Amino acid sequence: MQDGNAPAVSVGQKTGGSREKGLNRVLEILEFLHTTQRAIGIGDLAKGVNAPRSTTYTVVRSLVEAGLLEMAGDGNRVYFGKKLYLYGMDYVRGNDLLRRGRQEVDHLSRETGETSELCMLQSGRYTIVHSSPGTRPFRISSATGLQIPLPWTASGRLLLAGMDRADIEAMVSEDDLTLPDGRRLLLDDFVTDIATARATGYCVTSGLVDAYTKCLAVPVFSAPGKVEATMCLVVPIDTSEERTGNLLGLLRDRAARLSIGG
Amino acid sequence: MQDGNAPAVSVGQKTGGSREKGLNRVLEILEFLHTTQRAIGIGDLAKGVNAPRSTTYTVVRSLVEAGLLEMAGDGNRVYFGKKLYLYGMDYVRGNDLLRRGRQEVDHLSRETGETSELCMLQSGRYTIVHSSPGTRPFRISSATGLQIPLPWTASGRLLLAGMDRADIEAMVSEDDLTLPDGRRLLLDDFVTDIATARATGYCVTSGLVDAYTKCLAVPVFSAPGKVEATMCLVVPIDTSEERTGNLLGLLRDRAARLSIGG
DNA sequence: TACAAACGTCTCTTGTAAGAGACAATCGCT
DNA sequence: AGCGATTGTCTCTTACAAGAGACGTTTGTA
Repeated sequence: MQDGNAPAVSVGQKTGGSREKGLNRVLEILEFLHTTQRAIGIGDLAKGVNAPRSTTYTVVRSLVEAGLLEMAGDGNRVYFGKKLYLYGMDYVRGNDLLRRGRQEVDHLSRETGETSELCMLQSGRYTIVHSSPGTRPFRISSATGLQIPLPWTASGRLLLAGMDRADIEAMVSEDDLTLPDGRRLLLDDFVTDIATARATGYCVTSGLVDAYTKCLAVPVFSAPGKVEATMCLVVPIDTSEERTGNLLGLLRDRAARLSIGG
Repeated sequence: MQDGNAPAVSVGQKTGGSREKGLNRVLEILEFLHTTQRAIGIGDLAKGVNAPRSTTYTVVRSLVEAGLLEMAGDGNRVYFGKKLYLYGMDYVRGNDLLRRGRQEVDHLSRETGETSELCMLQSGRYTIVHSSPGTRPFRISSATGLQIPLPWTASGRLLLAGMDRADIEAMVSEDDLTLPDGRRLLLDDFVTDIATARATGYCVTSGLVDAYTKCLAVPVFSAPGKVEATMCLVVPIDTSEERTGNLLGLLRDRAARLSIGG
């Protein structure tokens, strides 16, 4: 990611690869495992996070001892451990909205047969927090936990509702405005979309992330005016106006049920 | 000054005074939040993990930025964050046994009306990985993720099946042999219990953790002979012989379905 | 059976992060 | 308003962890 270490201090040009804090190594490792989605050898892990092997071994050992990571079956690969699962469950327990949102999403996809998702802002990025597959043959939804540029999604437009232009600009990088197929979005258009979405209380995007789907999203409020999450349906791009309208209606009902006020 | 008593601290077996590694601070913080089960102010957190305030602020900031922790509603308390939830889901996804075990447990408690649990070893300690409440009025089961001394439980006897005396001794501290009500267990008896449990393929304990319940447990194998988890039912201590037998039968069926071989 | 590559452990050095503590700003009492 | 306790931020020092790298061992493949 961007981030950097402060170029800061004068004197002596620092070549790139200086020492990294152990804590950051941990964060990088977790994030890396999250993207690979599978157990990985420690050597490869070291390469993957660009850390020295010796350091990686030490850090991994600590994490395994603590139960945040586990050695996978064969013996020399690591992946997430039980502790992370337990902490994750704690999070769910402490978070009504997530708990109920998961249920609504599951229910919704069973009811409509379409892929349904619960989305939230996660350190400034759009994140699919829970998704339920739907019954259509090929639809592959992006993996849970995947982070996607805000401007690519309908939910993104809702999640930023209520922010002013400066805030929005701060949350969107240049790259985010380039769609997967290479098209460019204009920041101005994005800002307008957000305002519209806010006013109408929903957002529909067609063929943004890929050419075959349409995304219907509605906001979930944690307090009047504060958008905490969105629920969305991913449907074929050629879904009829009528069905789209019906689905949107359903979605709004569900979201209203989740919202605390607003 | 405060102090004067329980150093409290925790998990990292650490002598008092000196500097602590940032990584360990993180582990302590997570563990502490897991035991409190609620958002907590940073100052209190610092006290709780026995860390300097300045350090705690820095560490917490990192973790919040990374999304492992979140500032809770009011603004100056922290608790687990979405990232931990996502990592936890990754763990579940990569772990067939857990995923299916959760379902079986849910099903079992619905079917029998009794509290049902899935248990595993977690860094050498007995851990309730998932539990489903049952329909009885008062039964309060211990919280998920709670770590309990192995000798206090039926599952503990099964989880250690196949270990020799030395291994067992290493996993059990002196304190573990003292029951909540003050009674002492003998290590020898415990070892015998384990052998018996292994031979019969189940274990029943009565009034061990508390005076009102009986615990029926059976092993789940990840490979022939290797006990990876246990499923158990927590029932009133006065449950009839007959019903107990029936429940045990059910339990064994379920567990067999989960096991990979054995 | 030999050779190269990856694994896991150790040692030693030095850059740096953990911690002590000072500070201003709030909060919460009475 | 007055006082003590708490909060969040900052600075500076030095104890110590991150990293380079060497070593012996275990792959696997030619």
